Amino acid sequence: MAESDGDSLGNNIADLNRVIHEPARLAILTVLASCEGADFTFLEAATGLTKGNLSVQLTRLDEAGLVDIEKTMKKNRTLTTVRMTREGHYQLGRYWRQMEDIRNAAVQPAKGRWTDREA
Amino acid sequence: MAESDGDSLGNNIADLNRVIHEPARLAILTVLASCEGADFTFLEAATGLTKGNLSVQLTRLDEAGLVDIEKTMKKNRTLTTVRMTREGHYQLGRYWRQMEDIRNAAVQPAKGRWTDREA
DNA sequence: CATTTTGGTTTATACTGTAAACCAAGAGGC
DNA sequence: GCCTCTTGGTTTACAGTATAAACCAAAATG
Repeated sequence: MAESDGDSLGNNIADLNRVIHEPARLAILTVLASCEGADFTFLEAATGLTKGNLSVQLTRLDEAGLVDIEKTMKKNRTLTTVRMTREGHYQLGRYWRQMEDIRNAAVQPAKGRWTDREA
Repeated sequence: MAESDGDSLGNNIADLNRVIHEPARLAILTVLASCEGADFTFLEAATGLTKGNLSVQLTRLDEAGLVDIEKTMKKNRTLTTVRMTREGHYQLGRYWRQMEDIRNAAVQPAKGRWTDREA
């Protein structure tokens, strides 16, 4: 069942985590969700994002606490390794559950013309 | 099965219909998907959007060919009735299928640390 | 006839996604 | 040594966009 309170659809959709919802970031999280950790170059190839875009989105995900970014020095060269936080995993799960709810809301064949006015 | 070609994730995500993906519009389409037609006032209540926002998004959906907007005169007052087009239904279905693909891409337990560099 | 409500549309603002430009540091080539 | 190319990124400028506030016309209401 949905919830007992008011307009379920409006609430569900307003609650969607926009940080996750954005396709570029969703791509990053999607690859991150299935591996322990990935480095910048791998993410670049896996998501198809440009370096610039990837860089910005990673900082955004970091600020949101969804990923951890670790910068080590490999031969005087920065190696950026990213992995999802526990919170990240949780929020991603929540996101998909919300999306499923929204999708299901559309399937109910209430049919007929909905209006507030009298016919 | 996914597809035979290149980076499935990147492609899938780049192809996402942004007009549909935007939560405000997704809300509208979601209520529209389950009823024959809805008028402005009903949509306003069902989605929780402000009149202004709703108005703009409806025109956007109309321009994208996803909905049809019909303005009739009811006692010298405009009555805006919206219904999904066939294309709208098709695109919404496609959207959800793509989202499911993305979601599934995250579940595969490839595990381990992904990198392009040697250990 | 003044005011409020209804059913909207226009438009200003603030945000934000994206790529292009940039930068530093190795790695060859000669 | 010194030039050029590649690698691994970050900064920042720009265009696009979501959103609500302001507005408007018409009908209802007192």
